[in-house]
Amino acid sequence: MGVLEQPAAAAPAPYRRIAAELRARIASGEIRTGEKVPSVRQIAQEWGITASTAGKVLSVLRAEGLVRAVPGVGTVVAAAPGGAPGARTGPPPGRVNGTRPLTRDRIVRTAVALADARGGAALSMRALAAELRVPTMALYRHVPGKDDLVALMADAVFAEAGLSGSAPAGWRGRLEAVARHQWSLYRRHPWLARTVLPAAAAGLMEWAVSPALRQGLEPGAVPRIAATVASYVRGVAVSLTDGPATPDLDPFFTFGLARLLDGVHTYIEQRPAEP
Amino acid sequence: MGVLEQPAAAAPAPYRRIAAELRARIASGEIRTGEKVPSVRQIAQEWGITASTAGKVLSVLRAEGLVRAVPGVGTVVAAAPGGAPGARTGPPPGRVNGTRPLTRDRIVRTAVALADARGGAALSMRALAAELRVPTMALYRHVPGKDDLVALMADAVFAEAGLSGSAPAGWRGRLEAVARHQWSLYRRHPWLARTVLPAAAAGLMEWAVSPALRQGLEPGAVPRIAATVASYVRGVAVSLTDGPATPDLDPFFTFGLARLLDGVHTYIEQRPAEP
DNA sequence: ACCTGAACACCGTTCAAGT
DNA sequence: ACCTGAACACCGTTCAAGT
Repeated sequence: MGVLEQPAAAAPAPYRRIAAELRARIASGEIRTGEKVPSVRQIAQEWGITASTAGKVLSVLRAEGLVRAVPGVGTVVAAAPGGAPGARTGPPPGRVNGTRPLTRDRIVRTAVALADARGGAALSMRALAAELRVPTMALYRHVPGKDDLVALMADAVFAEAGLSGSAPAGWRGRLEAVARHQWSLYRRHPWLARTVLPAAAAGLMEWAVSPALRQGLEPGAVPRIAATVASYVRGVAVSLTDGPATPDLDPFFTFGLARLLDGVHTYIEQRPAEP
Repeated sequence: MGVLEQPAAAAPAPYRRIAAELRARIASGEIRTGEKVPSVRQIAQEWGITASTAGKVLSVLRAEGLVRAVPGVGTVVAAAPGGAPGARTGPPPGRVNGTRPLTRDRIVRTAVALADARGGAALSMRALAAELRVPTMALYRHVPGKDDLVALMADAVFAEAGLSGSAPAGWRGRLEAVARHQWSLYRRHPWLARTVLPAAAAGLMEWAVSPALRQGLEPGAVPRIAATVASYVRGVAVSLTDGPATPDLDPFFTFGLARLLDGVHTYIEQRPAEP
C-alpha cells in the first residue's frame, strides 16, 4: 500500500466491484466485442457469491449497454455505441499471432480501468503488466515510469469526454456545467482526486468564466474564480475516498456549488472598484 | 514511493528543507532543550552547502524561537514557549540508561515531524524506527499498523492547537477563523490534505456555523455549510502538494474563501422558504 | 511474557544478459 | 538493436525464535 495512502476508496458492494472488474476486462480488450462475458453461474463460482448477486452484476452491465444477452449463446460484449474510434470489432490490422500490440494508449486505458475497478492503491506496474499479459519491463518501453503513467492517466481522463450538450452562454451556467462535469469525472475515477492534476483541469474552468469579462470583470479575477471552483470540486472529491463510512456526497456537492456560485455572482455584479 | 502518489510536496529551497529536518530532530526529542544544534560550519559540511545558506537555516529557527544563540557556546534549543505540557527540560522521570521510553505519543510526534521535514512519501515504518533509534518491530507494540499511525497523526495535528485568540461571535467571523486555522494546519503539514481526515475536522466547522441558527437557519443546513467550507479548504490544500510548479496559493485561498462566505451570507440572509 | 530478527510477499526501477 | 529476467533497494507485516 502507498505511503500515507489509506485503503483507497470505500469498499463498494460486491456486485458493484465485480461489475467494475468485468468493465475493466472489457475496456482493456481482454474480452472483445461479440465475445462472451462470464455467465451468472461462472461469476457466482469465481467470486464466491450467490447467483442472485451474480445476476445483478450482469444487469448492471446490460443497463450500461456494455453487454447484451444473446438467446442460446449467453451474454456478450456489445458493440461500442456511436461507432467511436478505437472501438473496433475483432482484432486490429497490426496484430501478430493473436495478441494485439502493446501501445502507450492501451497501457494507459488499461491502467485507468484497473484503478477504477480495484482502487488506486491496487495499481502497480506488476499488476498492470499481468492484466495486459506482458512482462513488467515491457511497460517501460512505452512509459518512462509510474509517475508519468499516472500523469498520462489523468490527462486521458480529463480529455475523455468534453461537456455533453451545448455550452450555456452565461458564465454561471458554464461554470456550473464544468464543475458538474469534473465532479462526474471524480466520481467515475475516484483515484483522480489525489493525483497531480493536468493543466487541462484549470483551462476548462477558466474558459467557463470568460463571458463575465464582457460584464467588466477584471481579467485577473478569472484564474482566481476558476481555481476556487476547481478546488472546491476537488476537495469534495478527495473526501469521496476518505473511507468506507463516507456518506453520499452528492447533495453536499450540489448545495456547496450553489453557495459558491452565489458568492461569485455577488463579486461579479458589484465589480469592486479596488484593483 | 506510494502508489498513485506523486513526488510528495514541491521540493523546497535547501535552507527550508534543512531547517525542517532540524525542527524534526528537536520535535522528536533527539536534540533537547539546552542542547546544541549543529553549528553553521557543521551544517555547511553535513549537507554540502555554503556557510551563508547554513546561516540562513539557523536564522529561520531563531526567528521561530525554537533555538537561541548562547555567546561562547553556540546555538541551543530554546525552552518551549508558554511552558506547554510535554515540553520538559532534561530527561523524563521514567528514563532508563539514557534512552527515553518509547511511547505512542512520541512515535506519533516523531512521525509528524518526519513527514513535515521529508514529505509524506518519506514516512515509512522503517525510516520512523531509525529516526527513533529503535527496532522497526518495536513500533508495533504501540500502534497496530501504519494506517492507524497515519490516522493518529491526523488526530494529533487537528488537536495540536485550537483557535488562537478569542472566537468571534458571528457565524461569518467564526467560519473564516476556522477555515484559516485549518488552512494553516495544511500549510504546516502538507501531507495532511491527502490523509483520511478525523471527525474533529468537521466538528469545529459545524460549531462555527451554529450562531446562524439563531437567525433562523434550518438546522439541516449547518453540516452542509460546514462541509462546503471544509471541502474548499482541503481542495486548495491538496493542490498545495501538486508539484514543484505550484504557485503561491495564499492569495487564491483568501479570494475563494471570501466568495464562499459571500455565498453563505446570501443563503443565510434570504432564509429560503423551500425545505 | 515480552521483545524482535528473519522471513514473506510485495513495490519501482536498473542493468546486464539474452536474442 | 531490441527485449526482458534477474537483481537491487526498498516497502508493511507475520511469526517464530530468542531472552
